[in-house]
Amino acid sequence: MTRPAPSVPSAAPTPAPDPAQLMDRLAQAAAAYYRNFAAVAAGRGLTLMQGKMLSLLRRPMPMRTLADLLACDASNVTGIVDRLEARDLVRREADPTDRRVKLVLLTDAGRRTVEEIRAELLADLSGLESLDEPDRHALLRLLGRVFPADGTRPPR
Amino acid sequence: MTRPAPSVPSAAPTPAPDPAQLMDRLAQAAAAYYRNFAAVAAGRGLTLMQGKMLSLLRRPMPMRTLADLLACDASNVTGIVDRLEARDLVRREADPTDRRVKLVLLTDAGRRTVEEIRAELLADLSGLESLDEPDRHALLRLLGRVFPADGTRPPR
DNA sequence: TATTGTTATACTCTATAACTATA
DNA sequence: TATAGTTATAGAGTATAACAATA
Repeated sequence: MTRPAPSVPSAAPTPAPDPAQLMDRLAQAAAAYYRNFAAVAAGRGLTLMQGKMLSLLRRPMPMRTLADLLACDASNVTGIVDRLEARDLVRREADPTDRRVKLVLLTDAGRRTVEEIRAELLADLSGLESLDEPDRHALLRLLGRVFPADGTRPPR
Repeated sequence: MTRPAPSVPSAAPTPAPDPAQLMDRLAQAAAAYYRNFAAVAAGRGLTLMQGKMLSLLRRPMPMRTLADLLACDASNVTGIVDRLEARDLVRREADPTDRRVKLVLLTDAGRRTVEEIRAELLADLSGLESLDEPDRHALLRLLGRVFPADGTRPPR
């Protein structure tokens, strides 16, 4: 992949990316992702955390698991679920196998909201659809290298 | 860049990533980045927003600019700067060219803190250093595709 | 004894609205 | 008139500590 000599003095003459630069770009990307997410959630009167929690509830989950996934203290989950429950987006249900735990699950309205949020997010990430197959695989592979899959959850 | 055929039956037979899957992976990566960042900041008694603001201050900035970069209302910046100033990590300074604006700048202690945070973050992102040159360029390019550079700041 | 969820508390972040001092 | 920064306010997120119910 030889490149023609730039006819115009190029602003970025092959940046030679070092880890620090890459980290800055990751920070920028992560910020952009959440700015986007927060805006979409706000469009439905939801906070970032409320939107995150809804998006996590693909299946019923103990509150404790939600605390782990949201990386916050268990005591916070009570309030967040309270507010979502007051808006009829989630419900609490007893766990038959362990009477200490309460399962949180989406209501029909909650499921609809999650679908709308996901669709809107996807529309905003139009750059994703423009990637060809090799680029999609490359992105998936590189993200896996930088953020190993099990790094998502602390061991507890 | 041809790849050798896998000699072992691969556990994931080429997932054929669609945009929705990619978005989920991006969400996971962004969450991992901020969990990391928040933990490093917390190790120094700083909140996520305080750490973000410090990291933004590579040069003195008007509070208004900080509000834009942090994607929050200008009224919030007052409090965040107040708390950082109380800990002698930043200072407020008058802008000679416009007496309405106050420039926020790092103190020496603030600069040290930023350097420590960046070093610790880089150490945690060891996956970045393990990338070879082509992979680094690919990651930079793909992030640019998905999150266009000027998407960082609203036009104002 | 350990774990789950809740409550009380204090602090931080957040947007809105109203204010001042500049421009 | 418009903009930069502040203040007051109310709501939401946050960790800590203590508690009841259950394992």
